[in-house]
Amino acid sequence: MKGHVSHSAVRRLSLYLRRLEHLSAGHVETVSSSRIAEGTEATDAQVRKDLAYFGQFGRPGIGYRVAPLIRKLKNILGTARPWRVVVIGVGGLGQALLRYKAFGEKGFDIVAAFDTAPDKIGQTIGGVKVMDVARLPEIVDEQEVRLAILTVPADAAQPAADLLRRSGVRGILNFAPTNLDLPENVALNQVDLTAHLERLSFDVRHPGNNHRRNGNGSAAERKKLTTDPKN
Amino acid sequence: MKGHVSHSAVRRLSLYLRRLEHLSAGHVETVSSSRIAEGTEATDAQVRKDLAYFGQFGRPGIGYRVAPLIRKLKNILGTARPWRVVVIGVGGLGQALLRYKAFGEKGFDIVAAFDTAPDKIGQTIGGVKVMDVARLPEIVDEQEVRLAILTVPADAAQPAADLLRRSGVRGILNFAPTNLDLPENVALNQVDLTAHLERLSFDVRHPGNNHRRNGNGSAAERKKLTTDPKN
DNA sequence: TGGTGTGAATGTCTTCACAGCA
DNA sequence: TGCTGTGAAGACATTCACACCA
Repeated sequence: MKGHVSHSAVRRLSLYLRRLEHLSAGHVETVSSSRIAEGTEATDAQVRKDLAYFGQFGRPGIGYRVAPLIRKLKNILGTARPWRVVVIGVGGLGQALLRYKAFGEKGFDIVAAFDTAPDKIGQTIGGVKVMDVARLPEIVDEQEVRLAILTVPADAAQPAADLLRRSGVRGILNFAPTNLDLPENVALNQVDLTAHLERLSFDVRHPGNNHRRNGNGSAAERKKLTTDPKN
Repeated sequence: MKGHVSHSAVRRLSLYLRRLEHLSAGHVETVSSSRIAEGTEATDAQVRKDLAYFGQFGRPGIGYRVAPLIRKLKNILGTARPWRVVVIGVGGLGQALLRYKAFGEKGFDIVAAFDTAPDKIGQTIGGVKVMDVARLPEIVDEQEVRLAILTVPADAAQPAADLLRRSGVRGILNFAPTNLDLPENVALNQVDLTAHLERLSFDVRHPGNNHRRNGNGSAAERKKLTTDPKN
């Protein structure tokens, strides 16, 4: 790994991993870059570039061995060993995420949830205990929690983030529609659901602006995408 | 509007809008580009470029008038008039989104939800009726629904998407971790929660790779961000 | 022949810097 | 003086095309 990985390159790695796991389930042993690219927004060249950036995983004339590449991608993404994760804010969204099975399978174990509402504290949702937020530092410390999912209302987000940082959490996935102010040593990833809907709205209203690479297997798809007559 | 709007530029417009609404609530009448940029990942120049792309909204020496700019941004994003939206799949995530208040405030009215499970059909969640998915075409047609939120399991996503398209839906926000195959005239926006966690994991493991622009108001923040010694 | 890894070319986005208006 | 709008420069990302390996 040399210089610097682009933001979107990392997202593509996740997609490659998902694709490879799918292929692996179909007992495929070896794949080419173009086979990985299928069902992904990427091109074959891009797959090769992204992978080659982290090492030489492929063999010319053969392709990539699926199982080792899956392991390598997990190492790169940091999910080869499971993370312990907490959820702060057990409203609708928080509860949904507590029940969301896919996290565990992908290497993210939710070990506890926190809220301030007395009627929520003490409940068990999706197999996870809801505790008073006062106990957060203790739990984070004891269980070596390093990631947090923040699903509190917007005005509670910054204080919650501060508490998480002080407790030793190293990364926060924030669903509150607020910009958090955090030191550089705490990673932050923002998920703004209304912004996603707004983008969808925009795309529906501006059809010429579509960038979608096609998702199915058909090889030769080279339609013109840059459109929009001026004015 | 001339050529083409970048993917991330649209996301920034959402952030500007959020920021402007925040300022508007504080009875601010006029703002400069750098004031909009505060609490955003953007620079002042980028704010100006993004806005100027859609027209001349600002006045030199003065700045932008908040209220008209909010209206203009809503027009651009397409949320000046509310959209009617349906939710397909009333599992944990679907239920959470049905209860999520912010959608309505942002111009997205959820008018119905659909599922196949008999025990869910007939319920009312967050004020929204859950119906049999068989009634989807009828409801979409009657209520002129144009957007859909897809929160079904991965293997049910493609059939559901096909049904939505046939029913006349023009945009789909997909939470299932699958690539959907849709014609170009249906907009698609993918939200992959595990991919977001994977990126967070990556960022925690590769601290030098951080791109975050800072979120607070302090003006002079020009730290070195491009790091990583080679090899 | 089939496929990787990679420099070079191209394309896209962001930042700079400044003319010009209030 | 304060601030926008914008060409030009620069940084960054993607695609091309081909040497080379199995």
